[in-house]
Amino acid sequence: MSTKISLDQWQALIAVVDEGGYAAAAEALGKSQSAISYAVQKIETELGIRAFTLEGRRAKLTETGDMLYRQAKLLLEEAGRIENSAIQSSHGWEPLVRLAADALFPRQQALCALVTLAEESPLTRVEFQETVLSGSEEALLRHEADVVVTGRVPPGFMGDHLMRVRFIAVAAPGHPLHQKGELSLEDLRAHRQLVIRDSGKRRLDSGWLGAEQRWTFSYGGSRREALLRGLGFAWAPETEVDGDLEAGTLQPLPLKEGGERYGDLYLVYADGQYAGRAARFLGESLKASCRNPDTDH
Amino acid sequence: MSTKISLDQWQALIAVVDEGGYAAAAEALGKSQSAISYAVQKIETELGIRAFTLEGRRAKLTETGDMLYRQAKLLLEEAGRIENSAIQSSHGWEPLVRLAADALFPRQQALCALVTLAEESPLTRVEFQETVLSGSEEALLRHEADVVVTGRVPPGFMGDHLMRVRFIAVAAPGHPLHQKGELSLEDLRAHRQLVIRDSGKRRLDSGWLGAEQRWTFSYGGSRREALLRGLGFAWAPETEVDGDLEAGTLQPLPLKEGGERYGDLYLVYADGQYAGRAARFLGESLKASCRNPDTDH
DNA sequence: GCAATATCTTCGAAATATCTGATATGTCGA
DNA sequence: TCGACATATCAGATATTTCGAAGATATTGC
Repeated sequence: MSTKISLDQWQALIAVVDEGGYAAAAEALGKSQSAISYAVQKIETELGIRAFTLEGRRAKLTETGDMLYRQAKLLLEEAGRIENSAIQSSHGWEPLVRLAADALFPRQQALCALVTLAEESPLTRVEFQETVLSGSEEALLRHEADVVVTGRVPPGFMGDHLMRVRFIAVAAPGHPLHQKGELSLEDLRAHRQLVIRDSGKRRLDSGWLGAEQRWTFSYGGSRREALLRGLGFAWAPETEVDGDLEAGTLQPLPLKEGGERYGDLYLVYADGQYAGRAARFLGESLKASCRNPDTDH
Repeated sequence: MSTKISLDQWQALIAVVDEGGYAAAAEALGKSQSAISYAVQKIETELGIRAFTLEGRRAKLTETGDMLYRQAKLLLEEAGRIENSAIQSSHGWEPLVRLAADALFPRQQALCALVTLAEESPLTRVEFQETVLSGSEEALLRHEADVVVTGRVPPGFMGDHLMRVRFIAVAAPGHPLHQKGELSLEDLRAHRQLVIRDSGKRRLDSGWLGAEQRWTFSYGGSRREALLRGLGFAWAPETEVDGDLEAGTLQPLPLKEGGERYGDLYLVYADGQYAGRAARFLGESLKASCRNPDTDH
């Protein structure tokens, strides 16, 4: 393994890009300008490439430089994370836990677990990100969360099964599908389906067997609104619509077969066995809340 | 961002663990023993933790130390990779391209593309890894390949659609399923299904709707063998069994409905837009071979 | 077109961090 | 208790990084 370039040198390169120049970078890092110049040159000569070209009196990133910049930035973040996690591991509760939970996971339970954590460790801050489809997976891969509730466990991570979510096909009582008696899956295809848009950067179309027409909604109340107005039908998680089912404002579609679908949710720690104390505690609380979901707060 | 610890210091820690002691680490890194001691102590004081405890006259990793060790090892690898990719980017063709292709992808086409690459850049070495199910995804996430043909594109990566693979349900002519006339999917459940085992570290059961009994095979000829002997049925990619279908040693099951399934394969560059010249060339060759699959070599 | 300004480079000297070699401290086994 | 072994510590040597000032080059304003 080579590692001719030190972290400080990478940091210099990054600062030059972020601050928009050698002088500004020097300021930001609290060093002299020539130190920056020296560090960047060292990278260039060691690797035999040019990271910047002088465009007029301004330094401009080359293609290669841009590549290095992005990768080095990740490298530094990673390095910082390692140091932090080390410090945390010795101090008991970490100061921040980031939870990313798929929107399918009942909010009630997530909040309940967070409350439990707050009682145990009041000084630990919490960031709660609600995600859709691949969003939770992405949070995991980018290390943007410490505890993740996701429908898919990426390879290389350990997932604990949390719960099974039941989806039912629903539509407003006045929707034409409710006039036809027993329905087959074929009947659904002819109608407009309301689906949730992926919150990941990369938009994956959710895999539900394709209706001809589909409208997509970002997560939030908007899809429910559209359902209530009879704009289409949807496969919705049971917990999301049980209020409306009781109230009668939505009704399950009378499907002959395949009237239910299931999805599974898993609990994953981003740091695996090295998850911090608070992360672990939160994870256990989530699992507990799934074992006996009655004990609401 | 902190980064109080330099890469060299992490390297010292790693060497101590790998070589089994400060003295051995010093030897391995070509430095004096006190330099190692100094570096490790610096880590410990900067982070306020203990990485090693003296157990008798031997240094032993603490829990925290173990965590640091593993993470630091990844960090160093990452750093090395960045430097290499930089060097490569300036030298035209990179010396090595690693291709990970799902076994569903026709070998013919992969080899054909590799041959094209070899003609263009004879000095570029190739590593070809055949993967199953999540294996290709894992190769991507762990950065164990530069060009990947996978059935699933992890969030955050850009995938180019390469081809659609048709699966058909097949069994040997003598298999009981062939005696029953038209079959429903229900009929299949009662019979033994032969599936391919995931090559990823984490074993995911492939998602095919569950038969009651399933036997799993690692990739290779073994499943075909079992099929030929009438040990069960399988969903097999068309290209894998067309020889046997022509020869009559396997026959498609006469399913009333759902007699075909489809999977899609995507081309992904691990380094996105910064893929090297050879990686890009290989990717383009793969795409070309999918556009006109006739021009075999 | 010319001076003033902004920006990066270069260079020798100074500051700092790291390394070496010798020695100290502590453990294990006989 | 002694000798072999393993890490810790210390003082001086070495290497690297940094600084400040002067130099080079392009932009700006007049």
